[in-house]
This record gives sequence, structure tokens and C-alpha cells, in this order.
Amino acid sequence: MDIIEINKVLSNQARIDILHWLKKPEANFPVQVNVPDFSDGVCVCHIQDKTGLSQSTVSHYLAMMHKVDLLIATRHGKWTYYKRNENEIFNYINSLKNEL
Amino acid sequence: MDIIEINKVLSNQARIDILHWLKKPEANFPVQVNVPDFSDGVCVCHIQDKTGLSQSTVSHYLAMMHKVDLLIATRHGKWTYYKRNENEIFNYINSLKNEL
DNA sequence: TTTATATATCGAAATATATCGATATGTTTA
DNA sequence: TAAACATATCGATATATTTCGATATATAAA
Repeated sequence: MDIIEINKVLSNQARIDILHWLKKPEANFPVQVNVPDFSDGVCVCHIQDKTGLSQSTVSHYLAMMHKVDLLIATRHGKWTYYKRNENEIFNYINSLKNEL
Repeated sequence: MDIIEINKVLSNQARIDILHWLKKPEANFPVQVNVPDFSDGVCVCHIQDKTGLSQSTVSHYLAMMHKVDLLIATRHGKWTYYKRNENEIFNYINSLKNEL
């Protein structure tokens, strides 16, 4: 739990948006055809479409968010699905209350 | 209340430390001789001493934190005192809960 | 087994941040 | 009024971040 690194990751609107969108995947992303539901999150291509950024940038952003444990990644075949790590997000906000 | 800008400001250990130290000025800073107590906060020179950074860097950091309303500045004579803006800090953490 | 597709990584250019010393500004004191 | 002092601002350099297109890798489909 490195608050500084998480704050760096969350110093960018697209990354904040992604985290927010993933709170309600069914409301923010199209239905997925290769998995039954959103229980493993949303595939990179849908997130990319929604941000309008390049594929490499979005992949990089998701990797950053994954590296600081804000997201959980699951691979199904050629797709990678990302979902929120609610525990870590909760711990982060809680740590802020104490550290700040 | 710009979460992104606040997160940028809080992506630095010295600035996090300053905010934390100001939570208990009497425990973290020497007694001040030109004001009766810590009710307006702590003067720049004491904060500078504690960080070990240059005067210009500390002044710049405090200005950044003031700009996003994390700190309140009060001038007494040739000294500037900075204290936490508890309202804004509270609002920031609360916004994170909703936005993230 | 070749081809197509999804994602990750690499390398580069543009922009932003960190941090300093020097200097300017404002205030007090001699 | 001049000197001293606290803080703010300026200008510069080093380092980090942003973002892209190109390429590599892994998997699935033909």
C-alpha cells in the first residue's frame, strides 16, 4: 500500500474514469460475448473504446493500476479482463484518513 | 475541489509529511515566539527546517498546497503561517469515496 | 500451420514536475 | 532611511510522465 504511488496513478482523469466506470460495468460497457458476465471485469478493448485513447496507452494505464493493486487482472483466452480491487481501494481511502 | 490536482500535490512524500505534521503542530514543531500559539499554523522556516529542503522548494510546495486549498495561509509581519484546511481535507476524502 | 486478433512492451518526442540558487518583495528594526 | 530578515518568485537543469506508433507475444480460428 504505497499512497504516493497510488496518488500518482490517480492524478489522471482517464484513470479515475476507468476506476469509476468499473464500479458499474453493466451500466458503462457493452455486454461481453466471450464470458458469461462481468464477474472478472471488463476486457481491455471495451475500456479502450470508452476512453478514446490508443491501445498502447490504455494497456499501459491498466498495467499501472494493476501494479499498485487498484485492479485485478484475469486472462481468458486472448482477452484480459480488469476489475476493481475493492479491498485495496477501501484500504487506500482508509489510509488517507490516517496519514493525511 | 479538483481531485486530480489534489492527487498531484499529494504525490510527493515531503508534501504528505507536511500535511501530517500540521495535524499536531505542538508535537512536531518548536514553540513559536512571534505568535501566542499554533492557531494560525506554523511558519515557513520551521517547516523548512523539518523537511531539510531548500527555502524556495518549501515555499513552492506550500504555495501548491495552498492553491488547491489544502492549507490556509496567514501573514503576521514578515512571517507566513500555514495550517491545515480541515474542511477541504474532509471534502477531498469524501469525494474520493464517491468518485473512485 | 498459417493467419487473424487481443494485449503487452518498446522507443521516442512532447510536456510536466522537482529542485536548486539567485534575486525580488515586503516587513521590521537599528 | 538603511540594513536585516522571512518569504515569494524567477530561471535553469535534471528527471518523470504522457502518449503515440511500431513491434512482439500469446491465443484462437481457418
